[in-house]
Amino acid sequence: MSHATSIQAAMGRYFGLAGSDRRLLERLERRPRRAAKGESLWSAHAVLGELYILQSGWACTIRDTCEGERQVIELLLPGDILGLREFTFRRHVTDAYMISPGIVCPFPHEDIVDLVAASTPLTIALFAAIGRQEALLSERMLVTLHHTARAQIAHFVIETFIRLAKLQPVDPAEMPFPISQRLLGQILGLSPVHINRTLRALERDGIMKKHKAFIVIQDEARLREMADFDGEYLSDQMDGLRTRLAALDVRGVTGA
Amino acid sequence: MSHATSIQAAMGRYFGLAGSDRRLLERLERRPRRAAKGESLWSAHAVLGELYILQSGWACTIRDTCEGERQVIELLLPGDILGLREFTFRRHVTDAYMISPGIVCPFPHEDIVDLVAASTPLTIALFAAIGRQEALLSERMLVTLHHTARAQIAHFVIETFIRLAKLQPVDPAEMPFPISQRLLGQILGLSPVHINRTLRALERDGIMKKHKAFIVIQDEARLREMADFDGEYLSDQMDGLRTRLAALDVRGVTGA
DNA sequence: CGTACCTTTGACGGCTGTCAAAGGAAGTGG
DNA sequence: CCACTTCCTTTGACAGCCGTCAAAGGTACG
Repeated sequence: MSHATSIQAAMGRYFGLAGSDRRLLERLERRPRRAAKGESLWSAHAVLGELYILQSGWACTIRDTCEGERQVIELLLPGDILGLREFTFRRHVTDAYMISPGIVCPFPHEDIVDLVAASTPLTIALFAAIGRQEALLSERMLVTLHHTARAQIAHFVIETFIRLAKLQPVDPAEMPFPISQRLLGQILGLSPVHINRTLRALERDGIMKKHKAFIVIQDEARLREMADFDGEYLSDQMDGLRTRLAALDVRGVTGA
Repeated sequence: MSHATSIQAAMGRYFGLAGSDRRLLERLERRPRRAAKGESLWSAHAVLGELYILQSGWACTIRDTCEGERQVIELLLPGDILGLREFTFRRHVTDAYMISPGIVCPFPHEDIVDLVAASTPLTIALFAAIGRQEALLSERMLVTLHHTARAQIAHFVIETFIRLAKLQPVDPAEMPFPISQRLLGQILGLSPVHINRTLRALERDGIMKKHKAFIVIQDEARLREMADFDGEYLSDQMDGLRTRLAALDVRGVTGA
């Protein structure tokens, strides 16, 4: 959890960023601050104010039903922008809070507009980031609705492993995973009781074991197999648009 | 189904568009063509080529599991852009096809880049459109994972009613709904058998009745109640950003 | 050292899936 | 215009995954 990722590194995943673009992103990170575990970053129905760049720690956005059930919508890892998906809304649709302690950089949500006005490549990178988050959501939907709890857990663990591995070296025998069984249930839409039973079964079968804040993956092959895992939706490749972006650059449309 | 909506009207939902922006959008609609019911617009894993503006008819994007189950990810109505969510991907993540016959306007996906370079307000409108589609997806996830089939159907019908009502006058006693029971199952993640049973029950209780291509809503109040429906996520309001956009305009950053 | 949260396990019930079969409705081709 | 095919709708029987309720032990933190 001590690993920190800047927004530059995260946005640079899709294609190289110009120096001017880097400076624009740096401005969003001017006010880093610590955020405690469980700290709320915003609440549903609140008028939009600041969004946050997550530099370290894990966070999530959630929705509650009126019967008191809670569903995690997205899991944010270091380098992600918290609230990007709803910056065009007047009021927040979700709640957001820190899963583990970390560092966040708040910035006014309207600053995204300036960023869009200032740099086309950066804007495309924002679209890419939103698109990836949305792909995660689609995939989760597919899995939660059509696979058993065992497959869902397997899928989520592999997906998270791959996302993490893009940020830092990760050992399958000790993968960071600061997620309680209750929270895992809220991510997958399962009861904590059933999560527990399924985790015990996975452990008995020698496939994986969850500890307090990390997971030991013992049999990655079987884990992938039972998750029916195809990671194409996690790809950062973006060849097609790079050509068009380069063309803009030549015409001097984007910032120098 | 004969009702057509231009992309201009759809994008203009969020705030007024300048004449220059309207012209940019018009260029995307230069090549309207008929699309048959069931026609495929793209397939998963295919390299991205053209995206489509949906002018009339209903369409959807789907994902298949390797066990042959099919999940609808998003339902597109006239005025929506098909593929906007994945224009930054190298390959398609979903399949897309027409639910009912309609008119689509294909355009190269790279043109979005030019559009972003040309107009900040238009780009913000694109973010707004993506954000709304994503809110639909989050809400669907919440409902499918935490409510019974009866509530899920009620929720989807009301949501679709509200979306339609933004495009054309809709009579609750004869709401267009060209969706088979099988497809409804693929939208909600339920088996067609169970969809059928639940629809019959809703009909017996005098709440709503689905016909071939339309729905009769008999008791909207009870339908809303059992759906636990809160439509805030469907709001098009965007006050906060309009101020910032106006500021850009004064400084002459956006096109005249 | 106590309080709060997390984990674990058992018993029981129910919503929903699967399998199977039959009756419509719609479109196709002769 | 009629046979044929195909897809959609409908219903019954049965099974199973998972939720709820309840209770106890463990662990962290103040």
